[in-house]
Amino acid sequence: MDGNVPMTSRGRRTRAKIVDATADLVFERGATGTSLDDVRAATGTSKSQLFHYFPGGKRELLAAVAERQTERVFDAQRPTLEKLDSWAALRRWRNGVIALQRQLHCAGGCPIGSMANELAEHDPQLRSLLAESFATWQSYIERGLAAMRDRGQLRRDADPATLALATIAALQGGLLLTKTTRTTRPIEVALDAALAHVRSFAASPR
Amino acid sequence: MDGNVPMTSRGRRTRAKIVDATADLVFERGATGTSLDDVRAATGTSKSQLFHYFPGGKRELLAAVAERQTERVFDAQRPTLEKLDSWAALRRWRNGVIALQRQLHCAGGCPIGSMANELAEHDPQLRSLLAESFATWQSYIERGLAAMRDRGQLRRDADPATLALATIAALQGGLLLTKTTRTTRPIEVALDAALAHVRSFAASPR
DNA sequence: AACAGATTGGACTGTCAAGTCCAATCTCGT
DNA sequence: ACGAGATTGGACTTGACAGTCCAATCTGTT
Repeated sequence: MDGNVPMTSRGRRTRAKIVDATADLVFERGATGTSLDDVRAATGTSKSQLFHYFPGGKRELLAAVAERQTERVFDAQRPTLEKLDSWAALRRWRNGVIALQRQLHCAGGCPIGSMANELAEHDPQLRSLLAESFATWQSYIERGLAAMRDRGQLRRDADPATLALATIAALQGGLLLTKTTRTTRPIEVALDAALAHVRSFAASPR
Repeated sequence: MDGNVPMTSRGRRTRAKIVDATADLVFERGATGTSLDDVRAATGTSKSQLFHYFPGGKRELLAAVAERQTERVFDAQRPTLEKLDSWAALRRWRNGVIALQRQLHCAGGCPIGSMANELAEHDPQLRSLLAESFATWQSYIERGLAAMRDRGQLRRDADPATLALATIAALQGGLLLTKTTRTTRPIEVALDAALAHVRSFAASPR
């Protein structure tokens, strides 16, 4: 699955450059919309380099991109995502997502969701890789909600895993509609509904 | 935008055959994953026919497919969708969606959502066409919820349009996750959460 | 029947993309 | 410094795809 691991620091730089640039291109134009020549042009590399580091060709490169894209999303949100354990934090998270969409002019949607939608049907390996990403994401949210429950902010019968899954679904659907309508309203409404649902499990009425 | 309108019944049959078969192919393999030669093979038609009925080439064919796909979704759900105005009807709708996913082995997701995700970024016309589809869909649900409110089943401060939008977002996100994980759980959880949110606006507690 | 226009078959072109190959150059350990 | 192996440049092959073109056939009308 993993291709040629670069042996020298120069090789590592090149490989990383390729993956990063491809991730950008895939976010902008989609996976099938980006050719290896596009990648070549964007990175100033040659065909042989692409196949040297990714002997499996485009499939393998896309797998690396999926992992990188996941890493990026989590890196960007880590401070938020790791402390998603209070009502204020949830609201901040909601606002952050919406602000980002506004900044992107509602384009692009979720990098992970888009790749999943595009590739799930025709590449089983990528599909399960992306399913894994979603699971990780869910577990971040779940952890925060579990902390809130342990702290007595959520009722004991609230199920953090289920609530987290519902929240991610709302997020993904909201992003898809926002991307399609070029309006922030869907993501706002979707997240508000999801958070209201979570709040309906609050220990004390809010 | 509309291509050559067929003049004879033979022409209409051919054009319809092309659109229907393409819709199937696009659902299975995605829009960029279906070539005009695939369409040719599936329909037993020739290149000249494709361009005779769709002078704009693939773009125009895809636009026709998007409209057809929307029509299909609504046709299949019309009886349900037009009477989505009671708690029982909402539950039946939920169960129907889930049963369909199970039957499809969790593959494919929503035909409209998938096309939107794939094409929104690189074809503005298609994007707004699909946004229109979502809006129509939303209005069906909205109408049912408004009826429930008028009938006194929903509180007066419940906003049918917003609730409908949140529901569609949950549906789309749930379908995406179901398609990615190959499990019905995401769509179940997403729809349950959406309906619980709607129920939280019930006039009398349920 | 005969004509006009609709419809059809399928060969052909040009472009682009994936993937192969090999020779040249660089890097690192010794 | 120097050799082995890593890295790189870029030409080349092969195939797929969108789109063009024109001659042949069919259909509805008079």
